[in-house]
Amino acid sequence: MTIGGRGLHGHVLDTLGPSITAGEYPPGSVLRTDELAQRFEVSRSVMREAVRVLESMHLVESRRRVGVTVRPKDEWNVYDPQVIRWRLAGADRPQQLRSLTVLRSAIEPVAAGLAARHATSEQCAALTDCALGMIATSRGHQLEGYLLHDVAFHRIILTASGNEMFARLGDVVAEVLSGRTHHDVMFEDPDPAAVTLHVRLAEAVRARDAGAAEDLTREITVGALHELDILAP
Amino acid sequence: MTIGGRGLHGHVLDTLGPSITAGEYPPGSVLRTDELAQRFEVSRSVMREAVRVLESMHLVESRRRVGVTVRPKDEWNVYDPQVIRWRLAGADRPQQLRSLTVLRSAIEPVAAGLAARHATSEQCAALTDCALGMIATSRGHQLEGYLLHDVAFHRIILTASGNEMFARLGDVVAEVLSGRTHHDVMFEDPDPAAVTLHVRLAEAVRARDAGAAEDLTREITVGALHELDILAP
DNA sequence: GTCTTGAAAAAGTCCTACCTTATGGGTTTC
DNA sequence: GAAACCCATAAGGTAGGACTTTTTCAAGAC
Repeated sequence: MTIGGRGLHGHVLDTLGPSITAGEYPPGSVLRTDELAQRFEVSRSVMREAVRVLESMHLVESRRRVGVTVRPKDEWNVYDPQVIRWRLAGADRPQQLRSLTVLRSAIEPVAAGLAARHATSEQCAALTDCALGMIATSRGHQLEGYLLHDVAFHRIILTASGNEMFARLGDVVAEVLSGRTHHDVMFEDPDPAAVTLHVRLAEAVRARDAGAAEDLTREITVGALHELDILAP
Repeated sequence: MTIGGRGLHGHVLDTLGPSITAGEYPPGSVLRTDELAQRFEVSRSVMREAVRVLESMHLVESRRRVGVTVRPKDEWNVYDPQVIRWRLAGADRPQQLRSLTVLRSAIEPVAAGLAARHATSEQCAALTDCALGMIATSRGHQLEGYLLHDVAFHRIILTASGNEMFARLGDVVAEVLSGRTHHDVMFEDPDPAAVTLHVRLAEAVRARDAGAAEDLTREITVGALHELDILAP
């Protein structure tokens, strides 16, 4: 996932970031840069760079005479891909997965509706390819291949929406889907109903039927909500 | 908005960040830390901190022997509040406003539906207060007061949804609404229809009518889309 | 007893100086 | 023409000292 090794300060972040997002340091905890520098065996300058990054993520606040204090969770930049990855990798994973899935259920239907209006013919073709790939890999424990096409499918929808902010959620969706296959239980072949929905969605987009695209995507995301027992009665 | 003065590196960011998000340096442009340090009259250490932050926002990439290269726009962390503010303050403002408004139109209806299920009685009361405040300030050029209640109203909806990621969009919505009042043209009193929708939405949430809350919010956001001539036929 | 004042301590902030390391690109070699 | 080799370059990292802000707390004033 993360390259991780973009400099020494990156290494520090890879350890310190997850610790904070995992709630290892309760809000208000105070860290001192020199102490951290010693602990991670880096110079103060490197430590300061790491703190600056954490600060820009609103995970911590650095104040004179006080130190580096950990901020309460509701002030974090929860849309930062790095923060999302850290949370998905740690104890906070279940909640992060739930909130992301709810986010998907809000975004993706609208994105699909827009995609039906704005998708290029190349994007329509690619979408169909992915759907066909999903069919081909939906049986016989080809989970990896299925995941690949599933991720690509949703990425195309988000990109084709023409909204830059939707497009940037592609990585997040990829992370969620891949987590479902790898991290969580998914022994059996994917639900045939889900495959069908994707195929019909590809058709709807190609047919420029925004309403159908939106509804079909809503069905897909409702399925995802149910997988996590998030009730939507 | 931004405090801006959290250290020298913050000052550098306040200048350099907007320059980049405004597209002043085309993607692939190369900057050198030493040169930047001279230009901003700061030490290399401070400059490196600033670069680290820009790097964590995926605005630039720093590589040895090459320099600090500006990344293409579609790799930026467009959900970073800082980046959003920079873009709203610069030449990119129109597009940023459009994509944010589309984002709102996806998120807020779902958030309102959830709020109708999860809002506490305090939140319901606060919502009603805001709606009443909006009525009271909807006539006689009390735009500032109206804005205050409007922002508070949407913040409560997003928070009451119970989804941390929705909640964190409160600042963004505030920025958009305040921009509409201040930056853009808004001479006249707000649309009475909008006020009515907010009042009915507060009632729907209080009545735990998720469907109505979602529909009403959809009407509100459709209005916002129309203000920006974003067609949704 | 409460309030003001001011000194001291703590921790971040910034700077300077110097050294290390990776790497892109040019040059040589086969 | 491809592969090996060099080297100038710009970032990466270290060390430490001087400065600033903010908190704390104690002494003195009212």
